[in-house]
Amino acid sequence: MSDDDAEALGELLLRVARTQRRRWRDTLAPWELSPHHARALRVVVDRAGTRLSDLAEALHIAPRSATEVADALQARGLVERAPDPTDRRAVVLTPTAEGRRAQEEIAAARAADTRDLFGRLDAADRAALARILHALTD
Amino acid sequence: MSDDDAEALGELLLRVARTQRRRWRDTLAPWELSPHHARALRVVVDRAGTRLSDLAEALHIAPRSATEVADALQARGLVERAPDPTDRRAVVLTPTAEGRRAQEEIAAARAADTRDLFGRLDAADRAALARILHALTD
DNA sequence: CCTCACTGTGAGGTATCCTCAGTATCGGCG
DNA sequence: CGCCGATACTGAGGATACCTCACAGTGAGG
Repeated sequence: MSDDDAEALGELLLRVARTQRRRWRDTLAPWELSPHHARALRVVVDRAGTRLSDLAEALHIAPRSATEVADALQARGLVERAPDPTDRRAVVLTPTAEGRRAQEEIAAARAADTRDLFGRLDAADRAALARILHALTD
Repeated sequence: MSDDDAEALGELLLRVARTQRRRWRDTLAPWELSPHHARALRVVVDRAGTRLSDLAEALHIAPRSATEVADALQARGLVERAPDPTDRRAVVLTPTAEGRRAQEEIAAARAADTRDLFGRLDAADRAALARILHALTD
């Protein structure tokens, strides 16, 4: 294998990933959410009663930053803060009805978009892609 | 194709791309350059005499932001500013000897890393991956 | 030579992250 | 029980990396 081959593959992979992220941002546009906030909303909806510290861990950010993410989602009326009944130091996040609805719509939109993108490939190529990418994960 | 299949493929692709970017950052660590600054250095070395406006275009950032990138590279002694002899409004960037050396070393390190990553695949898989990814580019 | 376009940069704003310090609370141990 | 180190969140303030807007200097066509 030449270095050029590897370089081309690397650039191609990053390019497709960039395309995918751009499409994801475009998909999110109607809700005016950043990918990060959308991910946070998903975490909160998936396991209601998430602590701020759990959110920080799930998003791989510092606890202090989870406070800000929660502030943003709360300001948009998507989640609510409530004291944790089992630990008065802690704050738990629960999705509002609107937050839950937004999360459902977003998930559906994303599934449709992803399906649209990968639908260009036939079943054999999809299987090959999955196998090859799997070999590249650390 | 089920939505689940597409979703899994999408996540897998993003995951491998994330791995690649992490490796790239790690590769750059000895030079204490961010990926963005490394890319800027590469632009300046590749075509010496780059204007700030050219740099902005190459990096897809606003002209004002190119000023800051140039400031950073200049502060590290990797590039120099000089007035454009053909247009007194413009400023051209030229790499210093150190900048040129850094760029060469970085390119070699990156090539080695990319080769290492994709070397896990045999020639047939590399060809298949290239073909499939190409089909996914917009 | 006058005007309009273009180049780079200062001023100042936004979005996300961070660390550090402080307050309230928890939980174990003497 | 009462103390004390750990834990949960947040205010204060800083770094980074973008941005827009305004402006001074310069270029170039009518």
